[in-house]
Amino acid sequence: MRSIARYRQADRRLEAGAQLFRPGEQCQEIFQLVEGSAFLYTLFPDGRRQILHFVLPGAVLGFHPAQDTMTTYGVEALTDIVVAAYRVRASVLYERHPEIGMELAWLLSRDLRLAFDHLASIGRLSAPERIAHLLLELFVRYRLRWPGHRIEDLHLPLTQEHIGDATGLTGVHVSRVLHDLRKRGIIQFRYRQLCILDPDRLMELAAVDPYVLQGWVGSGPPR
Amino acid sequence: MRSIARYRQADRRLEAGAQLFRPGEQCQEIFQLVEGSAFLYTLFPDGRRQILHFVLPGAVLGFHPAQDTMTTYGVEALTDIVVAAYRVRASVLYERHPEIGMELAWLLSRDLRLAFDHLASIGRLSAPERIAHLLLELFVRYRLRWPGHRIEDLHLPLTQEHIGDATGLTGVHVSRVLHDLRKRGIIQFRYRQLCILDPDRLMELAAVDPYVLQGWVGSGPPR
DNA sequence: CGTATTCTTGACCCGCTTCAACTCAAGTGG
DNA sequence: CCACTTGAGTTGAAGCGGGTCAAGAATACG
Repeated sequence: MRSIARYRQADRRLEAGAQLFRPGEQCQEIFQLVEGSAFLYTLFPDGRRQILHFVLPGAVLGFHPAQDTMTTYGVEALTDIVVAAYRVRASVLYERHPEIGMELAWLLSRDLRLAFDHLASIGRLSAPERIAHLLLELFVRYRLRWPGHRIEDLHLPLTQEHIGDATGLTGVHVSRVLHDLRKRGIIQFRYRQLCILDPDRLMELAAVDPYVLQGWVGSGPPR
Repeated sequence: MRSIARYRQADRRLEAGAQLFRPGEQCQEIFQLVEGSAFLYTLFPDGRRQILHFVLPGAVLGFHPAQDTMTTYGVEALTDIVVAAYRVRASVLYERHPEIGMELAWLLSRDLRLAFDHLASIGRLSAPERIAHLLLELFVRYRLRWPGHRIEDLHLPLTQEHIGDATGLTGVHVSRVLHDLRKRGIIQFRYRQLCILDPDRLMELAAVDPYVLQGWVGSGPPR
């Protein structure tokens, strides 16, 4: 994103829980997450929420070519975050900065793969399987970005409500399932601390092939 | 895609029901759908299937930068189709044909938006709502591509099994819900013929805002 | 400490699945 | 022209996974 540095404005800092933009909002900028993590979500008229995607540093947010400025989802900070903001319309990027097109395509392609995976999980797996799937995905992606001390322990800044909204379940049921998964010795998730007790059984439960896992890790675009 | 014409091979023709490629297969080419329609799907070890996305002419298939050749989903022809095939690896495109990057980003961005929409539908809507949502999406996209004679009638080459696999339901339940939707005077779907009886109530049921619908139609990349 | 979130647990209920039998249409071949 | 097949759709009965509602416990926070 070096060639478009001229459009870059002051970095923006947001506290955990704050909105970068809301669903349906006009949004004249393109963002890139620099620090912390966040999630994309949609709201339904009756207030129900679906979390679409968790984003880590490097992700591009707000690139909406077709209708240029209109967003159909919102972005909320999961931790305190820092985002770079570029005041430029997608159509201008298209016409005058084709050199970043491939980088965008690379990022979008990875997000699309994750979205398809998420979709299949929600559509066809049971509650325990979905939760296993999500936690495994997040474990792998977070661990890659922030290598920690102990191999199997990880701080995930999620409430059970988040897990429910991401998997299409209720927070109540997530609680029950997590309890059960701990009893079965597969994973433990307490107070935002995730511990993988039995990696093999977790992968089996989540119906995740090793090579799919490769895609989550996904080499970034060549520099 | 003009600048990469040198990689183009003979067009491929597939009959309805044939596989362009299967999940987990090596895939050395990048495709573009020329004629007909198809769908992306994943399979689980126990045989359950989730349809991820329906693709119409113009869609790029098999662009997998991260692991270059490995696919995590399959593509099956819904009707007889024609696809253009380019024998080139994603990494070569990245390095030597950056000029098509923006076009790819444009296409991927639209697919991602559709995937997010689909995700939210499966995660948070009831069976009737999901089916309404899917059929409305397909109606809008197909109609744009193949403007028909009567406004409210459309040939959709789907079985109820397809609808079930796309919405995360069983074929049996799709049958019941369709019966009910017809009785309520909202839509009719018999023998692959979709008829929208009450557009307003359909959009309300599917929880689709008009501007989201804009995104489905989505202007292609500027030429 | 006291208060606000988040999490836990129980009882009850309903939407969707499962299984299975049956209908219906469209081929196919004798 | 008619038996046989094959795939899609329909319908019913029974079961269960996960939702809902509500009360209470645990933890974080000021």
